Order: sequence, then structure tokens, then C-alpha cells
Amino acid sequence: MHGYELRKRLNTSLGVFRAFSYGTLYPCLKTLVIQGWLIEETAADSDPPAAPLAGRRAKIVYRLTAAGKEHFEELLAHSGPDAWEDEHFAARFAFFGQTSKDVRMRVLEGRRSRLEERLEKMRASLARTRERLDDYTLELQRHGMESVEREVRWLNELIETERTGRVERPSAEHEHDNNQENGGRPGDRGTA
Amino acid sequence: MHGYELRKRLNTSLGVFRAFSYGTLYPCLKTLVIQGWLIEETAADSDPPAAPLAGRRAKIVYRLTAAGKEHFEELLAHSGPDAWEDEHFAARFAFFGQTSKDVRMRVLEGRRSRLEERLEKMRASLARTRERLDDYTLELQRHGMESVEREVRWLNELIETERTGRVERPSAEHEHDNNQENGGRPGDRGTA
DNA sequence: TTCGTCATGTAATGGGTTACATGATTAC
DNA sequence: GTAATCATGTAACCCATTACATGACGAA
Repeated sequence: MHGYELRKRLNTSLGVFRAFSYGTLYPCLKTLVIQGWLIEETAADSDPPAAPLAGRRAKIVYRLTAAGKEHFEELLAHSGPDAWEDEHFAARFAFFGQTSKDVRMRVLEGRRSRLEERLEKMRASLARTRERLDDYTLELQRHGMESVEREVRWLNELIETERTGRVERPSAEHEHDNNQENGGRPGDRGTA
Repeated sequence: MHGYELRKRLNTSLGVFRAFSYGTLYPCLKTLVIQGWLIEETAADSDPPAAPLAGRRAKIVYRLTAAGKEHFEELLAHSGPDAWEDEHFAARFAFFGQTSKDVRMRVLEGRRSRLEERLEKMRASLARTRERLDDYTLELQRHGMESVEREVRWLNELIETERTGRVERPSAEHEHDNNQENGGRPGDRGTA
């Protein structure tokens, strides 16, 4: 798709991502083209649904190259040391539909243990400072800890679901292809 | 206190804030000095608990000036247009102990309505895109929304507590002074 | 004697935003 | 005719991080 559309999607569809500004997005797309992961298709038009002639500024439609797709899949699979941090994790999770089960398990479990570490620290510091802080600060910490605990529970559910190989919510039950090497069970598109 | 100590506190005590690096902290303190909100006290030492002579590198202890305190209180009270965003709110909340009840109410209610706006948007976009996304993306959105809903409930509790003028948790019940113009009810220090 | 922690600081870099420029098209 | 939205892009800036430099002290 083209830049503008991409940004809108990031804005609305995925609530978790903050939308990047154009000042970030367009230069970024350009570098991806230079690196060979994307190609620009200065698509005059391909399917005009009730075409009102040319129109507007020429859209630049970006498409993944073969190399780009390969690289992307590599990125999803190979989890670096900070793959468990908030934003990294959310990004990975958003593309779970394109990964295999074992990758998903690794990421989910990694995230969980990361959060458990964090909980440890929070509990420790809370115990240490308990008496020396005012009620509001304490309340803030308490709420923060509960948020983390809640995410751990969420992860537990997801891991369990993943393990038993089941769809987690009612949701749509259409059929679709694409998805490498995992018999297309849990994460397939719900697209018609 | 001095820079190093300040940073440690931000690291451990307040779990919510990410700790700033020294590269941020020290220059920042310097500018605050220049602006007149802080003064450096190249404190040789004031209370050596079992003083082992001079020792180490000279600590630079920072202290609020009168102007600084005034400025700070102004910042807490006068909420700008983005005072309801995540980090701004957390920062404000952390200093609730130093504010008056009506400021607290304004901030809490502002935050809540901000979150409710956000919920609206999320609900709308979720309804719009429901069928076009895979289960994982949907699950991510769902979890995000529930997080926001949870924070709204939290705020409701806090507002209610604030309104009826009560301490929200068991906590310590010591007495202390300092706190301007609000009869020292809910947010006072729990310090011994 | 070496390592960890205390303590302060600087320079290079990174990753993002804001504000602006451009211009056509659609909706009121 | 005027505003909002579509659509792409650039330049200036901001805020924070990383990596480094310096050095003394205490503990293993």
C-alpha cells in the first residue's frame, strides 16, 4: 500500500502502536527501498472501482520484494536480546499471524519471564521503601504492579491456548491459505 | 540531594518512571541551576554519620530555591493541554502529595475523560475493522482496550476516594505537617 | 589487585517530532 | 469559496541514550 494509507492503518486499526509521523514514515520507506526490501510502484492505477480519471497526487505503492519478505521473516523469528521489551513485543505480537508456533511460544514465554523479573524488582523496591513514601506514590506503584501482574495472566492464557492449539475467542471461522509450516491452525486470517 | 542519588531513587523507588541516564540528568540539573530554580551546594559535608573524613568526589547537592519552588508548584497546578497524556499524568500523580484537592480532582477527571475519548476511538476502529484482521491482532486490540478500561475504573475509585476525603488503603497513619491549604487529609506523607 | 560502586560529566548519535511546502480533490 | 482530506515530502529541532573519560573508595 502507499504511505498515507499505511499511516492511517497504524493510527486506527492497531490501537497499540503509536502512529508515526510522516516525517518518520516517508524517509523510512525510502531507506527500505534503497536497501532492497521494498519496491516503489508508481501505480498510475490498477483497479479503479469507478475510476474518475487520473486524479490527485500520484500514489506511490510499496510492495515487498522477495528479499524483503525473507528479511522480514528472519526479523520475526530471530529474537534479539531486547525483543521482550514493551514496544518490541507488541510489534512482534502484531505479526504472530505470519509466524510459526514455536516462534510464538518463544516470544510469549520470553516476554513473560521478562515481566516476572520486573515484578521481582518492583516487589523488592516496594518492600524497601514502603514507609518512606506518601500514599499517592504508593498507590501509583501498586497500580503499576497490578498492571504487570495482569499482563502476566494474559500471557499465561495465550501460552495455554497456544499449547493446546486452539482459537482463543469466538471470532470468525473462515478459511485461508498462506502461513508457513504450521498447518494453519490458530493464527490464520479471519479474512473473507 | 545530589544527582547520583536522585537517579537511583528514580530507578528503584518509583517503578513507573523510567530512570533517566546521567547524560540526561546532569545537563538538565545544570540548566535548572542556570534558570535559577536550583542552587548547587558543593556540600563538603553536613551530617557525617560516622564521618570517615572528606572522601570520594565532591558531591554536588542541589536545593530548590524559593523561585524554584514557586515555579514547581505552578507547574503542578496549571495543567497544559497535554497534561492528561500517559507520562505527564504519571509525573503529576507522583507529586499529588504536594498539591491541593481541587488540583488533584482536575487532573484525575481530565485524565479520565482523555481515556474515555481514547476508548471511543478504539471501539469505533475495532467495530470498523473487526472482520479484516487476524485473531492475534484482534486479541492485541482487545487487551489494549481492557487495559484502558481498567485504568478508568482505577481513576473512578481515586476520584471517589478524593471526593469523600478518605485514605484509600490501610497504610500508615502517622501525622505530619507541610501541605498547603488542604487541611492535610488524604495525601499526606506517611513518613515517621 | 581487581572489581564493583560512588560520583560527575561530555560528545556522538539516534530516533523521533513539529512545522512547513505543495497541490489536487471532495464536501459543505 | 472555503474547509477538510488526500498525498508526499523536507528541514529544523528535541530529547534522550550510549559510550566514553575521570577518579576515588571499599571489598573480595
